[in-house]
Amino acid sequence: MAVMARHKEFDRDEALDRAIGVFREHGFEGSSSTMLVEAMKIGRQSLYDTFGDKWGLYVEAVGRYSAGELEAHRERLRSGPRAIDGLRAMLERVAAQAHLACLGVNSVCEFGRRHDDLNKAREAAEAVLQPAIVARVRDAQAEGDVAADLDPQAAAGFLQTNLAGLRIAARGGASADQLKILTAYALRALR
Amino acid sequence: MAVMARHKEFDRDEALDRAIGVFREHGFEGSSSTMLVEAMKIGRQSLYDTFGDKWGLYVEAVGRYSAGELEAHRERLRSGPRAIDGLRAMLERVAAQAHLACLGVNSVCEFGRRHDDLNKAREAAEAVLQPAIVARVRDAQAEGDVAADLDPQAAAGFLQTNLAGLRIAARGGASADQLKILTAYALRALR
DNA sequence: CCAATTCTGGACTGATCATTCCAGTAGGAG
DNA sequence: CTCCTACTGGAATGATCAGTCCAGAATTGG
Repeated sequence: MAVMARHKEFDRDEALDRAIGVFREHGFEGSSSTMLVEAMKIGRQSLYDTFGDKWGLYVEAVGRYSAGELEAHRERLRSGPRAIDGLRAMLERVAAQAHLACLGVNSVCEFGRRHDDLNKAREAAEAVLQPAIVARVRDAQAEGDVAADLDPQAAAGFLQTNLAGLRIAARGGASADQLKILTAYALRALR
Repeated sequence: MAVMARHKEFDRDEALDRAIGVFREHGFEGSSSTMLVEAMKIGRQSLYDTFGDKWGLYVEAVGRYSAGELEAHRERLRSGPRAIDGLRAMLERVAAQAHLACLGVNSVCEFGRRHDDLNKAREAAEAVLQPAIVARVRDAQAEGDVAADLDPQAAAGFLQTNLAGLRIAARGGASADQLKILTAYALRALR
């Protein structure tokens, strides 16, 4: 049996959350190891022991961030009473939070599709989110709130594009009121 | 009279265009002075003499890029025969070009609204584009192609948000077909 | 106690970065 | 021809960066 000795003192996920806070605001290239170490409140060596290197930390941060957003989206999608309310709730949550930069959008902007490991970190969440939205769109079609002739896949893609657009608009300085209006327009396309 | 001596040999705007090519793909932090000098095909000293420093070059690049996009948008907006065709042409041009990263969107992502000089470089174009779109939306309303009860300002903002969304979607890997569908959905919201 | 393990923080390394300096070339104006 | 200016390219400079090393402190199990 391995001798256990001292256990980990800092919470890995907590440290990761703090790293997310740095990366989402400054991007990968704009975040220095010193900024990260200070924000994460761990020693420099602990960072490298735990996450390998800065890129590994970034990929993990994007993965964790995406998973968190996925969960938040799914929770909102479940709201009712009607399916369209769930779709609206998803959009409106993003509008309400969009004063903080989105690490997903930022990582797409900064790296496009250049890095397979980064693509994977994003796509893991994407692969779950897209069908969840599609299902909700179908429900809304059955309830008569979304036009029956729309392709649910395409409609879901459109909504996701508008999530990204919302976030860029917010980072560019759009007001909360403007964001609210943008969500209404996005839903309007589905009538 | 000032003695003229040797005139400038490289074309400032041409060099700027080449710098735009680097910045749009790699962002500000991801572009090194050496990458820039090589792409711009000028000496290192010429870069600093002409643009001051890397940040100055970046701000000028964003300004020039924005002005170029503005002109391209305005040209498409003029297409006909109906105003809605102009709006569609604007969206479809962006969809067609979106395989190249957008320096405007990238600069918003990377810096938000942190730098006044950068904000100004973007807003100069924005201040012209928004009214141009609004005017075209009004025309389309008069022609019955856009719902009369929509606020033209809000509708124009929605279209611009969808331009940004389109670009993020493309950088994230969306196909030309998907982008085409997204433009149709954006216009659908205005019916 | 001891041995094993995980921290911390500071010092270090080598690379890369933006920026400046400089020596030299080239071309237009007088 | 002779200044003056515009360029080039390479060699500095000093800062910052990612990543490593190390010595010591802390905390567990045996």
